[in-house]
Amino acid sequence: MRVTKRRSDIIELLKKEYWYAKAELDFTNPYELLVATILSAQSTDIQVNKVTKELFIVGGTPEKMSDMSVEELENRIKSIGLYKNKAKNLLAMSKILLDDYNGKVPESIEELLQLPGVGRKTANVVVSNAFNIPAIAVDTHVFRVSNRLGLVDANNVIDTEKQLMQVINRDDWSKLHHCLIFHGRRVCKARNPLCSNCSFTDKCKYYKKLPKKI
DNA sequence: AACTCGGGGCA
DNA sequence: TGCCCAGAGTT
Repeated sequence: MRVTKRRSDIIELLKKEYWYAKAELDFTNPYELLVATILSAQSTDIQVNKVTKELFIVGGTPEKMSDMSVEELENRIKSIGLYKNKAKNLLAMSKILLDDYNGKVPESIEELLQLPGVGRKTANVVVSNAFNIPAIAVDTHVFRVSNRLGLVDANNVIDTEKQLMQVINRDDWSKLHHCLIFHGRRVCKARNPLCSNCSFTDKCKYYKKLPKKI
């Protein structure tokens, strides 16, 4: 796909506006990154960071994780919510890593997707950050913002992924991912977006479609 | 496609 | 108090 000037303008402005953008979860060890990403689902990042770092004191490897009872793990991650599903999945996943992958994290999206609790977003986060495999993690913010702005025109996550990979230079994938998330959280919110505070309205497809306020 | 999991942060 | 949240699994 040819990158239009309008799109490249938006990309440059995103990078400028959110020059400080980076992941809140800064785990580089593949297993820790995998666990942290699973824990972060639908939860507040600051709390997840705290809980995850404490968890890794006792569970930073699949072996150590498997030493914990489901009750202990639940209690350790309780404060981030959705804890029963996450605890169950983390223990099941760690067992699979030990049984089938020699305690290592598999390095392909397809294998990661087979693990319990690992979906498209988590798999892409892990391979792109830990294994340098080209992938863009499309979460709710990335999906919503990139479609609203008109960086892509997609009605599902996979198409959004593919189109973003065409539109954005690979060197910028990680950076832009975080820019889109920051913009989505602070300005381009799912409900009641703060368009009056937004720097992109003159280029935004979504804004152009909004009914004019009197 | 809709529903469920969920405690904590914040207005 | 009510609303919201860097997803994934189940029905």
